[in-house]
Amino acid sequence: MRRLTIKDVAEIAGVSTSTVSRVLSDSPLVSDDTRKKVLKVVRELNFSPNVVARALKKRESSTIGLLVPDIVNPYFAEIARGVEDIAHKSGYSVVLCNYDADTEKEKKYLQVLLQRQIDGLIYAGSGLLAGSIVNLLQAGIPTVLLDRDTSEILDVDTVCIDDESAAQLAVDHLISLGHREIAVLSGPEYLNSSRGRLAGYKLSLARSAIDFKPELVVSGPFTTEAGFELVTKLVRSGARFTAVFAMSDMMAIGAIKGLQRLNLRVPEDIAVVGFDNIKMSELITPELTTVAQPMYELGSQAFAILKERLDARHSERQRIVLKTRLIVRDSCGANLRTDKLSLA
Amino acid sequence: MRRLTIKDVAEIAGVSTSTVSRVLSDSPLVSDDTRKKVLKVVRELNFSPNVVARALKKRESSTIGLLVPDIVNPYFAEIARGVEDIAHKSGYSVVLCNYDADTEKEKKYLQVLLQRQIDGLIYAGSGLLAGSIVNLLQAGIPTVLLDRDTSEILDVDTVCIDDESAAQLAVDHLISLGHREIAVLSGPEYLNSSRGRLAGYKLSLARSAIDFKPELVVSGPFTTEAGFELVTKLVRSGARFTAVFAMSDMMAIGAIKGLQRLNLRVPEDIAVVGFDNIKMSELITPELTTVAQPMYELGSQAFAILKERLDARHSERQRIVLKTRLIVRDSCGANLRTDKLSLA
DNA sequence: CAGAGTAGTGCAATCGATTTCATTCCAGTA
DNA sequence: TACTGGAATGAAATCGATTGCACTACTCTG
Repeated sequence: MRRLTIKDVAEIAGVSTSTVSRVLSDSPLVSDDTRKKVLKVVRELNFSPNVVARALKKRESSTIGLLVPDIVNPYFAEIARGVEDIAHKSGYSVVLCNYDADTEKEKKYLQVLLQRQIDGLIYAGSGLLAGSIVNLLQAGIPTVLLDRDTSEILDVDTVCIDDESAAQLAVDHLISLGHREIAVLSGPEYLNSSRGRLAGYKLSLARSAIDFKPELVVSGPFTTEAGFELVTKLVRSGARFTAVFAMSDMMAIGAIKGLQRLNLRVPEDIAVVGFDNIKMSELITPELTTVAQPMYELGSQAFAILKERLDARHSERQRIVLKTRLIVRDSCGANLRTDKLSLA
Repeated sequence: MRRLTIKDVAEIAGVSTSTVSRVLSDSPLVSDDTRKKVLKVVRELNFSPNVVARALKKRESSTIGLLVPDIVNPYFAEIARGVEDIAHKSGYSVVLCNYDADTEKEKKYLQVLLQRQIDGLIYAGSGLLAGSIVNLLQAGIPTVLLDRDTSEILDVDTVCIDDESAAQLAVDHLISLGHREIAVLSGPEYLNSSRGRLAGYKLSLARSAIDFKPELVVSGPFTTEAGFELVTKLVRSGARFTAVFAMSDMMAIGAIKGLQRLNLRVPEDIAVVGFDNIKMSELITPELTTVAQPMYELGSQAFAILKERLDARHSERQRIVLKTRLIVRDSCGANLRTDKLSLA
């Protein structure tokens, strides 16, 4: 039950292992006759070469690491799918790592990935990274960040969205529906994306000459629980607002739950916009109006530019910004209005 | 920028590579003095050994393959998380494969995994497998199936739930609430789990002396779209029923959408039970009553028994059946009733 | 004190591929 | 005819670890 090696193939085909290796890697340095002869044996034996041995010799493992906070989070699941699909098509395997936004875990995973001689890394963002990632870059492992990288020191490829203008899509929509008191459920403050989205929010307000009220901005993790609690606290605090801009769909969904629990109707009493457009957003009631992020493309693009790096086709730093768009559904009442209008 | 090898460590520490290797693998065949000396150098150089070389020599890659239909499906995402967590703790890396229940893709992935010399495989189930999996088993790769395996020919470890009794949990609940016309939204008919759950349904009916009506059973994929369409068709067909047993939460959620679209209230007009207890189930309105599957444990147990295989601690086939339980929320009206009672 | 046993160490072969370099063979050219 | 150059092939070194075997230097025993 020993696994076959190119040596076995070589013997049967009556050639050397060098030749078999050349055939298997499509080298032009083989005559057609020999090539056919070898391929015949390969097929008959159903032989497939040992990738580990190849990796050792070539110092390329055709493996990449994918670090995500948590694959259970549908946002990262879609990204992962995008990465894996394209990676597989290009002959790469992806090692999945859930680091839970935990610096210790992150360090441990990075170490393991290094030992495994991964060719590259895709890092989906807790935004905490700086520390450990730097080691990787020093070790010369091509890395792509799925997040805007603000530090100009860190010379790394990135794929991201334009958080600022994406947020404006959401806020402008609310404003166009007549809202002027718009609460914000922000993600963690240390995240670039939270900051960018908040900046977009302020910009939209300013353009419509609405005062920015800091007391309407609260922040927490991108979870339903946080959405629920933040909105509840906000209402109980007596803050006045007619709409909520949540920086993730999970938060928005939690917020809607919270509002309903307080006997406030969405969208009649309070409008809610989300962010991400995860599948769940169109399954809840009311269906969520949200800013769609192209998660799958975020992942597939990340792999694509990583691949370019690996093939040494690009040496300058690349930064790709993908488009977002507003998906109007029911949670802001936009459709209600048009209904009314069409009745009038 | 060359990566360090044990040879470098050996030279600096003034010992042979054998000794360094022994120290790194905790062999007792090294004196305390030497061990300390070597470890000091290892630490100073921040050296970590090349896992690829080790894999080649030891013929163990400390890597496992994880085949799931689609990581975006929250059911499989949780399983994957369970697998990865425990695998990582045991020093294994997991290669993620999304095969989309597509036999061709499956074959391709299996081939790649074999080439990569994976130590084991966890196969989460489309139920179609038989074909390609057999090759793996023949190749001697330890495999764990996340599904009941009915074929007694296939001698493979499995982790699963008891679909039959799990379904009874759901159906009995509906019956106890007075329902006697219970429609079934079944998963694909070729799946063991669909069959098992249907058997449970029939058993529950029989025990309450309710006639089984085949026209109340419809089937399709485990998706919201299918749930939506199947229930819509069922209602339009004029079938009479007061409750729906959906074999997955996604279907149940789709069904609720469909019923609401038809102006039927859930649970007042029609009760709905789901299956799985994915996170989303408590986020929709009404909150879904469902049979909880321990997805994370399914995954972690799968790795656990795979590990036992790898350590050669178990040679007999293992089959683990995990417990399910009913989670009563709002979609069946059970809470409505108690509310009324407490008012009376 | 001789001989046996054992702990600690190193040499060298090995895992299964890739690749450099040398070699052979033959066509083309002067 | 002799020589050059290119195409096709193989021998052998190599990637970075592990490990069987040989060897040394002790300790222990009778």
